Amino acid sequence: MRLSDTIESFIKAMIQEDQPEVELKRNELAEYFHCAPSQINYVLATRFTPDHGYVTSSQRGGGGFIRIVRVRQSSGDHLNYLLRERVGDSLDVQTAQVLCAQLAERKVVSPEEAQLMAAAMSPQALSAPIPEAVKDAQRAKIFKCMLLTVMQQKKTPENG
Amino acid sequence: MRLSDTIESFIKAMIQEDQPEVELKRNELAEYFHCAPSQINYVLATRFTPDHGYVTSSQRGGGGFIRIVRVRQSSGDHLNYLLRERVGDSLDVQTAQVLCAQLAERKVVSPEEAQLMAAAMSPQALSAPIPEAVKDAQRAKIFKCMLLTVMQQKKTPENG
DNA sequence: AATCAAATGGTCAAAGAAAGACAATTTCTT
DNA sequence: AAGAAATTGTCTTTCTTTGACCATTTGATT
Repeated sequence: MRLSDTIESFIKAMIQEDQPEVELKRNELAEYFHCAPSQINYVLATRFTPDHGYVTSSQRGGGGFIRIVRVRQSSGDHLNYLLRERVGDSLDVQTAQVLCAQLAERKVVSPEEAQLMAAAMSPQALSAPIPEAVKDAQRAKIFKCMLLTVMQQKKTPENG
Repeated sequence: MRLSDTIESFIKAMIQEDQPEVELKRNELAEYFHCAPSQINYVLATRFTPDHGYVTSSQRGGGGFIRIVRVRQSSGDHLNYLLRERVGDSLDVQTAQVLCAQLAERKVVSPEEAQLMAAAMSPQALSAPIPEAVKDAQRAKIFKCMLLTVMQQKKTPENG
């Protein structure tokens, strides 16, 4: 397992135990894991973004810190956020995967559904002749259609 | 510790135990370490080169393998090789460091001497105004002078 | 207050590591 | 002899890690 993964797990473990919020010292953490302080920033930037369900903030200077908060939202709110704000007219593969995983993580959809969604936007699904920019636009459309469907399913469970 | 380091240790352990020679299956090793097969090539390319005291060979196709042999040489032969063949008119920092480490590893010089030599060719020793190409040329000259000195010391131990 | 040093975290670019796609060989079947 | 299967090799791209340098905040000294 890579160091970044280890640090990620470590931070997530901290969050699970207590509140959905932790504060940490960048230098301390870096020293603990015998790595460069900027490594911590890297982990935050790649695994604790809003897309991953976290918001971070920090303070420099003496007594400085980094705060990580896990964001909670109702399924509906989350879907709305994605549809109205997050997904625009373009969506790259990586982000699409993260967003799908997040939908499952937040139990907005089942793991199977999340995988289906990811598959629909995979490189294979949008292959060959179209240029990259067009693919991203296409992906955004597909995702929004699926999000809309999920929203409707929530309103209309099979039992009527 | 990084995967590459782990694989390096693993291979070296194999060599230590038995003969100064091992044969391995690239795919098996890769599977064992849960990595891409090309990762094995990377480890070989960065840690099992002649500069590191190893020679590798391989065979493709069914029953293919990768063979790694640790090279043994007398101090004199090694010095001669470096002086006459290995070091040409140019030597970059990284290679210089590897070569010095190897001299200590093979007990041609003491660890302290190896460090001295490395220091003489360090980025700090050859700093600022000269362009990179010139530095490398300079480094080659310095190294060869030191190698020559080591050779003479071997011939003329302090006891006369 | 004003200044300056110390303590933090942030950014960016370069080096190192890992994965993946595709090519080259070699052996084995038929 | 031909083609499939089994291996390793190369090259490109992406992900990690480090390091040098910057920005901000606190606190001590004047």
